[in-house]
Amino acid sequence: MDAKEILLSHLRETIDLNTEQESIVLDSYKEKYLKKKEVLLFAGEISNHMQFIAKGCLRAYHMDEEAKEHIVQFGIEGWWVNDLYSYLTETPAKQFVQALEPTTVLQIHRDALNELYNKVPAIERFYRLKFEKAYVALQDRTINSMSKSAEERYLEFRSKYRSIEQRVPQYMIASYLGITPEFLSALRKKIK
Amino acid sequence: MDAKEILLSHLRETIDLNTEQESIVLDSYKEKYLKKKEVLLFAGEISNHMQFIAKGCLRAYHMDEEAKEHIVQFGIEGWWVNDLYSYLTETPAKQFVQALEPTTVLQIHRDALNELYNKVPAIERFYRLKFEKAYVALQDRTINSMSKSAEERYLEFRSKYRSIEQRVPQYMIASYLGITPEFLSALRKKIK
DNA sequence: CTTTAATCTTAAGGTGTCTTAAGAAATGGA
DNA sequence: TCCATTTCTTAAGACACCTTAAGATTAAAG
Repeated sequence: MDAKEILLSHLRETIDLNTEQESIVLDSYKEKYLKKKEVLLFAGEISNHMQFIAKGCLRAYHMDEEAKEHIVQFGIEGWWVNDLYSYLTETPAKQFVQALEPTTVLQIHRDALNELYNKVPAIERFYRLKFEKAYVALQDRTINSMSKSAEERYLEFRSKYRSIEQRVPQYMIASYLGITPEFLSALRKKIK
Repeated sequence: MDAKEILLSHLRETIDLNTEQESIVLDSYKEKYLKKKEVLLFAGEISNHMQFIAKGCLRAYHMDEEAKEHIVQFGIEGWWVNDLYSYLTETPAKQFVQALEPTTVLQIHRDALNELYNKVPAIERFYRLKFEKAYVALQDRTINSMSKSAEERYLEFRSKYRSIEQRVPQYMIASYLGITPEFLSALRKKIK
């Protein structure tokens, strides 16, 4: 299956499109190929595209004043990964987005998407639902990190995202959980 | 200004409505009055309404297994406060929503809102933009709590939400920041 | 007012997680 | 196959933040 077919079946999980709409929609997205470690978005740039992962794995991370990295989100096939803040407000991104594997993404420019909202209203609904889900997932994560210990968060991450756990290095999982790799290592030893 | 006029001018900040649409929209919302400490949504219930604060102050909080409260969000006039997870997925709420002052909210039921999306498409756009903003604010908060110390978070809260700081007790701010009231008290002493 | 409840402060001792530093193990490139 | 790089582990000391408990202040209620 090529990248656009993957996107199409992804869209079909949520909305209905007729043949004409499908071609309008697919024409609006462009494929982009990333090597491992290649950076798709740099902090400081304005994020101008929504991007769908057709194949591969990305991470979005924030770099604080002390140059420490904090992973905000992982993404694999079928996910949308971006610095939404930058995309939505058209201000410089606070996050980097980087490929952790050779990756294929489908991008749509903000302007093209806004046009598309008018041409194909179901797409506006699609993104409204995406934002709702993204919000809900993030809220869950925020509540979790407020009320749970690192050990609990790690166990939850493992059961929820086993496929991701197997694809990314452990120190990145630590970063996602908000702990140091050393401490995660100690936790794992204790758990076994 | 009565509650519905407040809502109307709130909507007008984002979308345009003609007179007919305005009346369709306003008819869909119902006023509700809350006494101080009254609970608008209990954890375990399904949240069926989007709710707009016309006057007053609410908090959304999560209660963990050890019955400790964690404030997820404050809301004052002009804000929307809810357990979006419950509302969107129609599953039992994880959060309580409670009035911290005598409060007037305008509620719209999920079914009525879904109808309204079809009758007045601008409303769908309005809520899409709301969700985008909500997401962005939450992400900001999540990144913040991952990469900043309690002291930094407190100073940021103070400069960002001074109006809220003056209206709610300090131990609730501690809860929002994810620290104990004792520790916040110590921080304040140190800062002065 | 007076009383009660709510909120804030202080202080001592404890715990979770971090920092630093070093080495071991795994992975990838030539 | 070997070297270089990346990733993971171990361990000791440090620090941010918590727990508990008590008392002081402030606000609410009769």
